[in-house]
Amino acid sequence: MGLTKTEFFTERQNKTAMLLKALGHPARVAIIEHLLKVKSCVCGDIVSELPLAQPTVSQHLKELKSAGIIKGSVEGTSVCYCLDEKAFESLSAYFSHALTDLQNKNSTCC
Amino acid sequence: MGLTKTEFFTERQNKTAMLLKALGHPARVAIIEHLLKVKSCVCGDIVSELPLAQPTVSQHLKELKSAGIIKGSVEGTSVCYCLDEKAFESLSAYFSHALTDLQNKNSTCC
DNA sequence: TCGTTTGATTGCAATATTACGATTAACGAT
DNA sequence: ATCGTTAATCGTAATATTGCAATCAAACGA
Repeated sequence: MGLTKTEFFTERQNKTAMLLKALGHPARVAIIEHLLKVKSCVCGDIVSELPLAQPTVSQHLKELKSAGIIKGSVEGTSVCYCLDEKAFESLSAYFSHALTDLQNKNSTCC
Repeated sequence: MGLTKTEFFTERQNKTAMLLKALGHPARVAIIEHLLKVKSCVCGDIVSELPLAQPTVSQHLKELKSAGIIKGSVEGTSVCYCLDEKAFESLSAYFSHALTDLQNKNSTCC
């Protein structure tokens, strides 16, 4: 079918999956790592950093933006993209909690 | 094309993307949240917890396993699945570092 | 105004994912 | 051996994603 049954899962589960899915592509990982590295938020020369054509990069940026991982602001003729701290707070907390939960239950199996 | 150009990215970026992509689906988020919640590692009744058919769940479990997020061990006629701590350590560290990097650079844009 | 630059959008082909019915494989019990 | 249970696999249909050439739109400078 190819159609994810989102209606059967909780709002939170769908939201979490959306964030993670948006980051689940090497090009998009490369984009956020680049945005983390540079001081100023480099705007559109992300394209020249990546081994992909401009429309492809634009599409990846759109997905990251619609997932709430990056923000973009227009600056004259170019666009400034930078990371949205809230998304990283949320993901950091999610995995941090998961890890401590996991460590606290010292399961004997597997 | 539908063909991800993994050869142009670093090993680490590809690996990170693989982990995140594996978690980028509400059913798989639900699976790991269930495995986090239960004390014993519940084995195969994950199927009855999810609103999906058995082959579908089996396929999701396979993806989680091949990404290194869960481990499975056969117990007679049933299979015991549980979370792989290493994956969560890695992801927790990844986002924790990203967040502190992000907070330390107090960018003024966006 | 006109050209240039920047970045989004469109349209399309190739491939991947999602979901499930049907089947199969492996095991334990009778 | 046969049966029931559990879970993987096969096959297939529907849909989504990836990537890019071509094009478009907006903003700037000459």
